Amino acid sequence: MNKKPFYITTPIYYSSGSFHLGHCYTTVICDAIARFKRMDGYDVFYLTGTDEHGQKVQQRAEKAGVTPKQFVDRLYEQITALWKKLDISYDKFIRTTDEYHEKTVQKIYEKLLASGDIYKSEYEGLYCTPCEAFWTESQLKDGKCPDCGRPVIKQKEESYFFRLSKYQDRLIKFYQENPEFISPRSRMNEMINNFIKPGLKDLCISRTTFDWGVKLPFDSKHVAYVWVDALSNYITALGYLQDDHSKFDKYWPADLHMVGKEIVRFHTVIWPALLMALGLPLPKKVYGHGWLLFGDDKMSKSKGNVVDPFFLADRYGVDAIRYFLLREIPFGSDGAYTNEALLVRTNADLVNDLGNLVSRTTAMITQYFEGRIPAPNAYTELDKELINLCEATLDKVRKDMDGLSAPDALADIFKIVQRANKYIDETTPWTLNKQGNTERLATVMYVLAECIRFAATLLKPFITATSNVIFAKLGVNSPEDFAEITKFGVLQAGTKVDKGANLFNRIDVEKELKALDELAEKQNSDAKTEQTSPSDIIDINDFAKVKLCTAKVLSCEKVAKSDKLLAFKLQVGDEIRQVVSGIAQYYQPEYMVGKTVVLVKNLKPAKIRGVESNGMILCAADGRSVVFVTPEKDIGSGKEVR
RNA sequence: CGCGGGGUAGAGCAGUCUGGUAGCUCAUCGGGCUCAUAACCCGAAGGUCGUAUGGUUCAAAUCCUGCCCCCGCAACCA
Repeated sequence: MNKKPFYITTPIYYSSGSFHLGHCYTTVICDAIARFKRMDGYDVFYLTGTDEHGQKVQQRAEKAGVTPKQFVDRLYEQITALWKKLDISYDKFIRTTDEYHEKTVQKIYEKLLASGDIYKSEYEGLYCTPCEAFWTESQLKDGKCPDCGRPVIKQKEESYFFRLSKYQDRLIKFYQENPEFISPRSRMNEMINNFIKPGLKDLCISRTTFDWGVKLPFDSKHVAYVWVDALSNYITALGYLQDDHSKFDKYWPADLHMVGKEIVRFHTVIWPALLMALGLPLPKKVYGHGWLLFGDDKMSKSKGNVVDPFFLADRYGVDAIRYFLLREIPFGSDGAYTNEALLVRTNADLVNDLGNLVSRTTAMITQYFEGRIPAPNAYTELDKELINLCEATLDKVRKDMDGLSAPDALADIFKIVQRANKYIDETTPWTLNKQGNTERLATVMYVLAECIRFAATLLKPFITATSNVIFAKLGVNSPEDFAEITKFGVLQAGTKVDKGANLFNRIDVEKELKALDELAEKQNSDAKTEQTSPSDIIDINDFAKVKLCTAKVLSCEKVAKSDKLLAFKLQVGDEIRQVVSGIAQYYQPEYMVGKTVVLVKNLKPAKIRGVESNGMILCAADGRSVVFVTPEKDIGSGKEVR
């Protein structure tokens, strides 16, 4: 009844640019861990979010000609759409611009000021005036600003400091008493040798050079240092120092902060020190995973869209991506992403081993037993070998996941799949059929169906969608926990299986790689021609044919049985119109309600998925995300746009 | 001597802590099977384990030492 809590977090991702496969890597791993723990009987809280303050955001927003808030809102839409696409099961998404977070950060500053952990002093550093940025000695390039190459000057700035140095000894003691705190182990040496041993200096935790941040409650010229702001998310999200702190009471301290190796330092030095200052217990583990590297520069900006997660998920399926990220990268160290590795891995494991096993088994049950799972007869030694393997696998996988190694866990699960494929060769069901040995044939089919059930259950935290499809094929409900895979023999005889379509389709790797190359080239040349050759110019009369107007979203809901469609009821002046738009992957229906959009008014009505659509909502798209167009100020509905 | 990680079959990795027949996946070659998605199953070839023909040991990929190469980090930058 009383489930053990398990609190897991991803870093909150910095909203200064678009999100890539590396972000997906971290998030998918956490998702697999969270899902596994849920199925394994834990009360899981999985937190992710975005870090939306800071100078870089402010600069990027200016460049884009929008307010910082608009800028991060856009990225928020993008990242939540991405997580939806990748089947991420987070329990909460925190944005550092959320009001409750900002208020709590201010309370944290006040608390630290009151306890004497924050003091006012002067920060002296090398300052680049045009860039408005401080640099350290080692960051300089040839003694000049690494950004613009201009000379820097020594400058003093009034700042607030956190007494980090005070916590040095306590940190070392904590590391020694909790050797598991920094994982993998090698990162602990790195931290101690690089940062603790040379001595911790107090940390400057306020900025005056920009204002897109949390204002300090006791000095509004200053905004909070992004890292204090960002790290606090792990407790503000739970309700720390807020009216409802039940989640904080329940889930804190965190069981696992998953972070990239580049920010281990902040999570293992600054964060624990801050928590000590606040008098809070420290997280149990910070895991610094390696990076997903992009093979050669083929993969970089010039062919950016080829490694774009939206693109990959659309082209190969969500589970192929999830599986690859979880299976291929040795956890803890860096791994390389290449299209070829993804395709080869998908073919070898998902298509050939898993997909084919399900396909051949359901085909045989369909052919030999009219699609109904037969009742098994006496098990032979060979059968028992498979039964034992199935029943032993959960323990193995649990051990793998305790060590946070998804690759090992998946390898162990696939042993069932591989063993089952071999079992078919060993038992040759087609011969049993010819011989009319229905009794043995029934047992073999039953054992195979059970093996698939075990594998699909164990795979559910990793490739949820596929797992659910397998259960549908087997004619049973997808399980919510692991209770039913402790014992072999749960499937009921007579259950109707459905062979249906293949789980995964085989990819011709060579052809596909070629196609990707061509696509990338085309994209490149398209991008060029778009800018240079205005080939299809229209005159004002052509444009006048299109009647555009503003419209207010009264209601919005998903069109049944469709992935992409949203049905809108729009207020257009005095008129109410129904419009269908294919943006469900980018917007939640609730989000759209109350928004003002731009409508193509005189578009010929059409029926889409049986739903009538009278018009079209204007959106901007860049291939990876879609955003709707909206008036700069509220102007009411039904107003002409031209 | 700044710190850390890595260098094992054509590719990607495990094995190193706790020395004792060098293993996995993919690719290659040969065979089997026909239920299945040119798939599946079996077998084979392929490695001086970066280097010093260095030390310890009956025995070193594994422990110690020197050197070479690659990558990351080096505090107000996510």
